[in-house]
Amino acid sequence: MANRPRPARRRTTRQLALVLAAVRAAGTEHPTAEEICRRVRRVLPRVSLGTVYRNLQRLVGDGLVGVAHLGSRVARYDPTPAAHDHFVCRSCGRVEDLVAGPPAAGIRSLHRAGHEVTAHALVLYGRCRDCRSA
Amino acid sequence: MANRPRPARRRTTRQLALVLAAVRAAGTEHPTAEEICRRVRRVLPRVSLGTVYRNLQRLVGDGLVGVAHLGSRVARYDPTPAAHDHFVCRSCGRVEDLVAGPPAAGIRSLHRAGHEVTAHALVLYGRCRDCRSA
DNA sequence: CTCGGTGCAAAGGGTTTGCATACAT
DNA sequence: ATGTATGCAAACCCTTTGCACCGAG
Repeated sequence: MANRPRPARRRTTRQLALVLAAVRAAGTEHPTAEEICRRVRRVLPRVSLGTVYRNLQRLVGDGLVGVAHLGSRVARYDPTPAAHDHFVCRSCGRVEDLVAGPPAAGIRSLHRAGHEVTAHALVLYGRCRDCRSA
Repeated sequence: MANRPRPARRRTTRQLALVLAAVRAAGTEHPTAEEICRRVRRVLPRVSLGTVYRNLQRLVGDGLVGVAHLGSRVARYDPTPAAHDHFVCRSCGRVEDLVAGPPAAGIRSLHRAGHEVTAHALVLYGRCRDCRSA
C-alpha cells in the first residue's frame, strides 16, 4: 500500500499565537484580516498580510476561530467558533452576535424533499438602536 | 439653491434586454455574471463583461433581478427578486430556492434590544437528495 | 540539522472604472 | 445633436501562492 502522506508536524510560532490573540482581543468587533494584521504589527512590525491569512486559515481549520461573510466582500473573523448568526447595522456597520436559531421551517421543507441540512448562515440586516435614535 | 443633479435619463439597450433575458432564461440555476455574459454572447458576440456587470447592477437596483452571495466569492443572480432563501448542496453545488422564512426568534430578541430588522439573508447548506442516494 | 513557517512580492479571481466611441433619444 | 451605454483594458480589492531565507523542533 502507498505510504500515507506523513501528517506534517505543525509548529507553533509567535505569529500564530499573535494572530489568535488579535482575533480574541477584538472581542465583538469581527475584525478583517487587515485589521488583525495591523494589531499584530504593534508587537511584530514585520508580519506580512500573507502570514496573517495563512494563520487565520489554519485557526479556522482547527476550529479555533470562525469566519463570516456578512454581505460585503471581505471576510470577518470571529473569536467564537461555535455556530451562531449575525446582525449587521446598515447605518454604522456594527455587528452583533446572535445565538444560532435553526430556521426550522426551511429545514423541515427541505427534509421532506429528501435533502439533508447540515449547516446554515444567517445574517439579519437593519438599523441598530443607536442609529435609530440618532 | 444648487441645481439638483439632473436625474439622468436612462436608455434601454439591446444589451440590457439581453442581460435580463439571460437571467430569466437560466431559470433556477442562479447564474454568475460570467455565465450570463456567455449566454448574451450567443446573440451579441461582442458584449463585454463590464457591460454585463453594469446592466446587472442596474437591474438589481431596479428590483428586477436579485443577487445572492451563497458562501463562495462570486455573486449569483436570480430572476426572482422577491426575498427568499437558498439551499446549497455541498456536494454538487446545486442551489434550491426556499420561501423566505423570517427567523422569528432572532428578530424578536433584536427588537427587544431596540434594533430594527429590515432584511435577512439565509443560506442552508447540506447534501441534496441526489447526492445522498449516490 | 530539518523542513514547516515566514516575508516579500507577484499572481489570481471577481468586480469596477476611465476613456474614446457608438447609438438611443 | 446630446449625452448615456458600450467595448476594451487597466485598475481594484481581497486573498492566495512561489520562492529563498529563517528558526522551531
